[in-house]
Amino acid sequence: MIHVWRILGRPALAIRASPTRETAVTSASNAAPDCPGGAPAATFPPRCGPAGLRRRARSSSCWISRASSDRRGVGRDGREAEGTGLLNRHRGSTPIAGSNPALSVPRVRRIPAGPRVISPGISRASVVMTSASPASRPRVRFAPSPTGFLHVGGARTALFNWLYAKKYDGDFLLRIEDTDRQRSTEDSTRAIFDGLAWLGLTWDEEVVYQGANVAQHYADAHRLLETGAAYRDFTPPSVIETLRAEAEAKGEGFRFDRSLAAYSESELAAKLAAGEPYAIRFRVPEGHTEWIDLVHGRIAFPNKDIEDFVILRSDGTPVYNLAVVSDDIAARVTLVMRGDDHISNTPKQILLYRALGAHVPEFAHVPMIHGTDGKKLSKRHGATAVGDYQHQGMLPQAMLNFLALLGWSTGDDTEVMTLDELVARFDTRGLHAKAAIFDTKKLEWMNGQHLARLPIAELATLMAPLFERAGLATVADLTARHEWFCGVLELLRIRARLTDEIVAQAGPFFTDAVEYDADAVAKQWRDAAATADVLEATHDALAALATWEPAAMEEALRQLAEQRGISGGKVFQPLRVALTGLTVSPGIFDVLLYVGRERSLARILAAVGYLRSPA
RNA sequence: GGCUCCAUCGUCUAUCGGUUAGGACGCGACCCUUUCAAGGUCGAGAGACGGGUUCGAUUCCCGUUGGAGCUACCA
Repeated sequence: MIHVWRILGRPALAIRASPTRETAVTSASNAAPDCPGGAPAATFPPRCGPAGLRRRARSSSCWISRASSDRRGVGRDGREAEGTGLLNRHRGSTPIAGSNPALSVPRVRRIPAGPRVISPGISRASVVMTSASPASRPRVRFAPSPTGFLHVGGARTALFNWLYAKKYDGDFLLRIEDTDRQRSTEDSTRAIFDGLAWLGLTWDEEVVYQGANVAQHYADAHRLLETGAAYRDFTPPSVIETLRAEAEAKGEGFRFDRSLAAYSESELAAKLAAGEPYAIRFRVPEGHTEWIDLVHGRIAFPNKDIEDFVILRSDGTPVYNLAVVSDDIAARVTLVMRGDDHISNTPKQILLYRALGAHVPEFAHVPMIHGTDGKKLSKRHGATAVGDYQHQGMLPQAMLNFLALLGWSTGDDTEVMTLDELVARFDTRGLHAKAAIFDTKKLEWMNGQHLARLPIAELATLMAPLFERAGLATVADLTARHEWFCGVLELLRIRARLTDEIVAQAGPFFTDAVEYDADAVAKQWRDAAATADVLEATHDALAALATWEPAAMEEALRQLAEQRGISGGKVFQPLRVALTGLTVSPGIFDVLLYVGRERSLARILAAVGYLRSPA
């Protein structure tokens, strides 16, 4: 068994926080020579990511775009009430309203009216009653494997879990499933932390690294071996591969045949004595396995379709399904909310919970996010990492809002919501079963909405570093001119969907030398001499103003246009080019105001000079 | 292939069996207007198909079709 620990020797990212379990290592010979999770490597924040990135302190300002009628729950419940006896039992176990809301809320979404007959011949139907959770405080977790960046689908799963925890005053845990040594990287782990931190999805308790719990997984596997729930399989993987290939060649599905591992007492003793390596397989019982999914209602699998799966490899390392169950038991998770690509793992895991004598948590399988072609979202579809959107100028709250609405809805027409609103409105009954397509257009619209509604001071805090990075100003400078900066932001944010666009459009307010866009000149300054005259007159009119105020400016310039018998546009547009070099900008009087009197007048004069200079 | 999940405008969605099937994004038109946005008004745009159950199905049931996921000593 020495090789069991070899893999644990790698530099541990480990910050082990999961409560130690009382389960003893099966036998002395199995005991670990040293503690696998021992070496702390404080490379990563032990909890919650960079403190500076924490948010969530804001008061709950609610942005509701339409009247928010009360949720549709009542009616839905009525329909659900017509379910099966199974459902009624489920409902019957729901605590009376007024007790812990976390227990009274999760409820079955949709239940087929008649019981689905799964295996008519088998009577031993074991049903998982999901809502009988004894947990006084819900505990949910997000358990990504660090094999890439934080994917938007993962971020949404994390969000739903986080929302659930916040809503019902529970705990949101983070577990890094790093037992795949080949693919797990520290960079990926960091990317997950960074992504969650950016989104503000802070977690409770310390991060658990699955790799640090291997000893427990190992012990659990052996415990199952002792109780007879699992058995040793000495079949070499290569043999299985061959068998599988043969079956597939014949167009059949391969299923491990238990008789392959039926050894006589003496055979077993001999193999053990010879030190032959073996995997541990779970002995899937007869019957069928089902649960009431918070999203899908009842889901059932005939056990005959589940093969005796490996829970511990022949090198002593745990396989996913065991590791997850073992860890979720240790973390006392009450609700497992994850992507619906895990639906087919669930029966195996339920079987494991039972065999381990543990309480089975509730399950909620949220739909996947697809690309525009209807396939699982991947690199082919462009940006799929939350970091990509962060760098495109997306606001975290917009990202969160958008993600929340992919696969969940409030039940009314509410769309734009703050994080606090999201928490207040979140309900597992609003979760959908259908996969959603990631629509970046709507994401951008959503970002524009948040950009427009964010308290201006918050936006200023957020934007200042971006201006500094663009070389437009320093944060200190912007802080010193806070009022002015906020005014500029007010002008720009309404015409931007991305923070990057704000920066891109801010040039005229920060630079001293305006560059004239060729198209703008060609279009608005066609007649150089006449334009120069108008601009000169404009300059004089503005310079004569007693106060530098938009109303006065407008009055003066409209008067000028009237005197000259031209439209206002014929004055404003050339002026816009003189001030910004561009054909589009915020309202011209706002530009004048925020560029400032001196700079504005100077720019107009410069334009006159430019137009009159012999090109 | 097997198992499982899913199915309302192009997209995200509302609908307690009775609605002119509502809203949002996107698209088009118009209004506002000094440009661009934002905003406002209007418009085009959906119940996959076939059977049941019912006085009445988008809604409940079954099937078909289509799509997706899983099918490892990956996670």
